[in-house]
Amino acid sequence: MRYSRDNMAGLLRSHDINPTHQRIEIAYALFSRMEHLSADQVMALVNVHHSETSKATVYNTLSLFLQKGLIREVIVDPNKVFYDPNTRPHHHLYDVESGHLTDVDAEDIHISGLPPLPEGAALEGIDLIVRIRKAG
Amino acid sequence: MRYSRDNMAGLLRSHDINPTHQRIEIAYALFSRMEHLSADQVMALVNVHHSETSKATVYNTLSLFLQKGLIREVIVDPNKVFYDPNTRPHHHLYDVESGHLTDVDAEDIHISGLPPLPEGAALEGIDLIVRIRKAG
DNA sequence: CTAGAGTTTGGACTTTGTCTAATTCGAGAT
DNA sequence: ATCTCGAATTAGACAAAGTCCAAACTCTAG
Repeated sequence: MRYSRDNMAGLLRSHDINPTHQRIEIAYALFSRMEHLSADQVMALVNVHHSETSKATVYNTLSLFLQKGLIREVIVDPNKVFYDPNTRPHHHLYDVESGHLTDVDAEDIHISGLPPLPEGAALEGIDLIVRIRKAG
Repeated sequence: MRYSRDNMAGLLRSHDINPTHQRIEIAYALFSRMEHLSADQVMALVNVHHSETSKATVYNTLSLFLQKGLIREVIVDPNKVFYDPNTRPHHHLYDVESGHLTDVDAEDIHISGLPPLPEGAALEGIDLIVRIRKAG
């Protein structure tokens, strides 16, 4: 499935999101690249030509997408959150030196021996992060 | 093994850290509690009586401890880093609502099917975070 | 006691993200 | 085509976490 700006309105609607210009641009920035982007990076991409979308809107929109399950949040770097347009179950490979983040499909990975959850707790998700650096 | 302020100097020295007053206090805050603390929390604990240790020193010292392998960094919350005096292999259970962080021993957990590391990469560590919330 | 390396400090600064009140937008009614 | 009104967007002030730096302090060896 390829993503164009034209797809975006439908994608947003299918997630119960009113497709405005700004939201389409932000969705397009993420889905056309299929990369992990920080809020800053999204901001920059959306405003390449002239300033078109405000910081507040970028943050609002990313939170909205997150809440509606359109994207995921990846917390690996102490000073910025990445947003991930891939919502299929997967894990992450993080290069601590370059900051580069790669998906690892969850299909072949199996995790056993997890303890039972505490009484009254619901599982929100399992994040597996493999941190690497250049060998030396 | 119980930790007292008196232990701390030896512990620091054994990690090649010059034991100053501030460093002993900070180490003691972490090791006497054996809890995950943010820089802010360490700051508050160390300065309960009157202000004794500056923000810069707390950050410097935590970075130094980290670099010397005395403590670990836990990145689960988008807006603060936790420092973990437990350096044995273990994973984390994170309550996204309360912010409470619990250790899960790595012994019984087995992860299989990890892909081979990219050419020239060295494994830095594997972080497994089980995110939970109150059921409902 | 003195020198010098190593440590600590306050405070200015940066970055990421939040908040709010005012404005603008746009879909549907007319 | 225009009007209306709730939803969306905006600028900019604010907050929190963390970094940086030059000056001051401390400790130990001589």
